Amino acid sequence: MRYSQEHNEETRDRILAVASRLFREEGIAAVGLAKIMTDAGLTVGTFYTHFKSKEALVREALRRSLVARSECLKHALRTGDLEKAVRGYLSPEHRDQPGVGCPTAALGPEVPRHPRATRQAYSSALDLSLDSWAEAMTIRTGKKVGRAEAAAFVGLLAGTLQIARAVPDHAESAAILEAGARAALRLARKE
Amino acid sequence: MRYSQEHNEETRDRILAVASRLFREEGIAAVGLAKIMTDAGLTVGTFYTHFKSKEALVREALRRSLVARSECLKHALRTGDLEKAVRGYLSPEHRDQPGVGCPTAALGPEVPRHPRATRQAYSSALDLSLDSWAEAMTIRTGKKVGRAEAAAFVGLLAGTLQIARAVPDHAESAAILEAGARAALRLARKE
DNA sequence: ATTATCTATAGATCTATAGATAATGC
DNA sequence: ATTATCTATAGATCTATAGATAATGC
Repeated sequence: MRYSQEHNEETRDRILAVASRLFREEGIAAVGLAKIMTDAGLTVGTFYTHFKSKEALVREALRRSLVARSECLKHALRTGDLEKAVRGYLSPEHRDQPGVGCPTAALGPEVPRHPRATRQAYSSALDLSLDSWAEAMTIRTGKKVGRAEAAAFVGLLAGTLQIARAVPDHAESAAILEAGARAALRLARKE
Repeated sequence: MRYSQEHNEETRDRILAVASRLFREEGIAAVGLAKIMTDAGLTVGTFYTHFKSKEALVREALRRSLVARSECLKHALRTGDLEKAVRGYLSPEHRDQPGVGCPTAALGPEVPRHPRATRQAYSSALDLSLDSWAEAMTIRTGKKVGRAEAAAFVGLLAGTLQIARAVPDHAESAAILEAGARAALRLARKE
């Protein structure tokens, strides 16, 4: 059947939204197209009308979730300060909601296993967040903070969140989040 | 056929060695038993003589690779100092050899998607490294450093390595490793 | 006339099991 | 007699494609 361009864009968008959530929840390799399409209210055969391949979907879903997170971060930094953003990142809520959380924390090790185009998309979309963190850190420390330094800062946040997610003991997990926040704020402190 | 107990232990050990490398290189979900068994010089049918399920293999392989890494870390701390251990962790060699590297950097986000027994095995084997880092940090800073604080430290190392692996640009990747090492050493400094 | 969707399917792969085989531990 | 290994296969799933259908954009 024929549909309006608007309908088609909405469908594509719905597939992307479902995929970006499922990938973060279950991992890219572990999620099949059938599950994504079913969750989007379609059958698997329709997938290739909207995307060239699963890899093309991965690339777009990564980009989409990274952009969304950078908007979220910008909002947190606009309405609060760096400490608030750090506490939000290393919160029990973020730990328990990987599907709408940071793509690096959910998929970090999977990215390098994908083709260069996917890594490129990841890297350039991550830069949006890195630049926001770098700016907030520059303001806070009074010294110019660059992208690489911001990447290490995000590395601390994402790596700590991963460990807090992996550790089964509740008290330990909470202590790790707290220690991560203290470490992050120490890195963002005036020397 | 019947084999000696020694032969059987060697076979099981070979399967574990192959699996712990492949899991780190390609991800747990992406590696099939057939590939593991072929690499170990066996056919897939033999797998279930040695392990109850793929999940049992995952649990053991995680434990094995975490123990090996903690031994590696202990050696680095015995023959050098914390700075040497940090530089080794955030080195181009470690970045380019995930198959023999840190399991947290290679598999961090996958662990929480596995059953509690697997997360338990991960957590208790990770403690070996956390205790070593905590001890080295205690000595260096002169203040008692606990496991949670060490977990945030490992989070910084693992998260930064993941980003350095994901970023396709060589110079950027190298700069991220360097920034990560500086940040780690700052966290391990006397206040 | 176009085309998004559906059903159906190809061909590969996944985890797990069954049954035959043959070498050797106890 | 035991049992590690092999071959074969079950049944589910994976990505991707083919062809029919039917609603509607241009």
